[in-house]
Amino acid sequence: MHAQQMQDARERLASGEAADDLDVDPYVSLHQLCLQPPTDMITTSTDEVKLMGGLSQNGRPAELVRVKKNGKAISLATGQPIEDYDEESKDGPIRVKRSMSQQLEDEEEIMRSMARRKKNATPEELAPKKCKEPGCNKEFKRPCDLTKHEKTHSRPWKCPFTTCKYHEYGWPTEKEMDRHVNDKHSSAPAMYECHFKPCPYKSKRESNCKQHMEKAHGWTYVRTKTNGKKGDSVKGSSSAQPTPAMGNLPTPSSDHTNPIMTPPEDMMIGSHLDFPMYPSHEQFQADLFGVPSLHDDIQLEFSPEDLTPEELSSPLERGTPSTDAGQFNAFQELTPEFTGQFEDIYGAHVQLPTPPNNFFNKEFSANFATMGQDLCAPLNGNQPHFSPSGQGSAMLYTPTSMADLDEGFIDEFAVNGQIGEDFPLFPTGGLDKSMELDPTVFGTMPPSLAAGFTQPSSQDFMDYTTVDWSGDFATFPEQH
DNA sequence: AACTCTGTTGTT
DNA sequence: AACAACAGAGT
Repeated sequence: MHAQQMQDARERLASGEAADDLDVDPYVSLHQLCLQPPTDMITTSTDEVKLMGGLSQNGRPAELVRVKKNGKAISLATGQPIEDYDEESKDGPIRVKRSMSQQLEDEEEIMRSMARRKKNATPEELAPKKCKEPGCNKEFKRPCDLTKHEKTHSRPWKCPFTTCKYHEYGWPTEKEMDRHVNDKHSSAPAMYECHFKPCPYKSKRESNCKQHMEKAHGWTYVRTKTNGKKGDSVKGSSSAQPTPAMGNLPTPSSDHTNPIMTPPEDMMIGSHLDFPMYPSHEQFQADLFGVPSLHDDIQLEFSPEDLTPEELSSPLERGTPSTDAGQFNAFQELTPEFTGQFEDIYGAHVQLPTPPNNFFNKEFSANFATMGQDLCAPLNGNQPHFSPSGQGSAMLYTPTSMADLDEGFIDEFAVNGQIGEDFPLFPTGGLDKSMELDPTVFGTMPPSLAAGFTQPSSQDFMDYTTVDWSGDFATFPEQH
């Protein structure tokens, strides 16, 4: 190696540059640097050569230093004395760690710095976040509250029923849209009954039912959260009964066999819930494949609208290629239920929040509309887009878990002796093409999404091609 | 920052 | 009075 090359290598090493692009073997060069230094760097036999510093240690690139007997260190790269070479660095060839006191000091300084930053937050940072919507001057302390508020302007969640005013107007949140669909478009809306028999009051909204019981019956309920502005634990007369934790109850049933789901009386005194939480395996199969109904709690989402008015012209016409993502998402939305139920099959001990209902009941049309919306997931610049909550719930099927499936179950999905055909969640007949299965759905799954899946994929899981879906759509309700 | 629950207030 | 909308605040 030429002396100039050696010098270059030393300089580059000393400057912290990666050695792998050196035209010399970095190991050899370092070795040579130490063992065969140029004459101007020759150390005495009593000197030590050490690697010192590093970005994480002293903020500078690590460098080789020659430590003389007198305790002074000289940089091999620059030949200059190292001012901050101290006794501590002598403890080993590489200074791995700072003293605890040093670290504590640093951490304290960081905390002080953070505190200062907080304390010295710019007025802009501290200022309430103002809504930019023309004519709206609302302000919010938290950015996320502003974000939420802004949804009340954009109202991205559109009712799937084209004749519904909320098809155009939309809803700020998915929850509100779901509630609306339950209120206005469900053939068997979930209902909440007044607990004070024989009061006939019942409401589609839990909050209103609560409000009713409070106002009409002087009822007090124990909040599940303490975010009320007034003292929550004590409210109203002391004789008032505590409220069952309705929020923790299963979703009110829309099952036609039990359209009214009211917590049993014992819940009034806060007893634990003893709803059947698990469907039996047999029941699940029956529900899924035999008895027509859709699990009520399958929250198949509509999607926030980033669509053109044309795309919004019909809830079932939001197809376009965006259905790729949407379809996948629709499956995702199904998966918590399926996976949850199959957890039972697998023997996992995961409680389901709600007993399953039938799969294809009359309500299915409304639910299906949701699915359709979901199918036609919103577009962001024509890019496939997944609805907000869908993203976090990618299911994980594993070959192992698939293998564990009951044979009879598999048989249910075998079509023409085949398992593993595409999985058309939605009918193709009588529907616009948005409902059609796009073969690219899974094949071109974005890596970020595919990452959450293992094979066999969902389409291997079921095949609904034998199901006649069109009937439900033929009678798609148009209530409002 | 999203989700959730709740209280308040506007509307029907 | 009941319903609906949405903001505040905790998780």
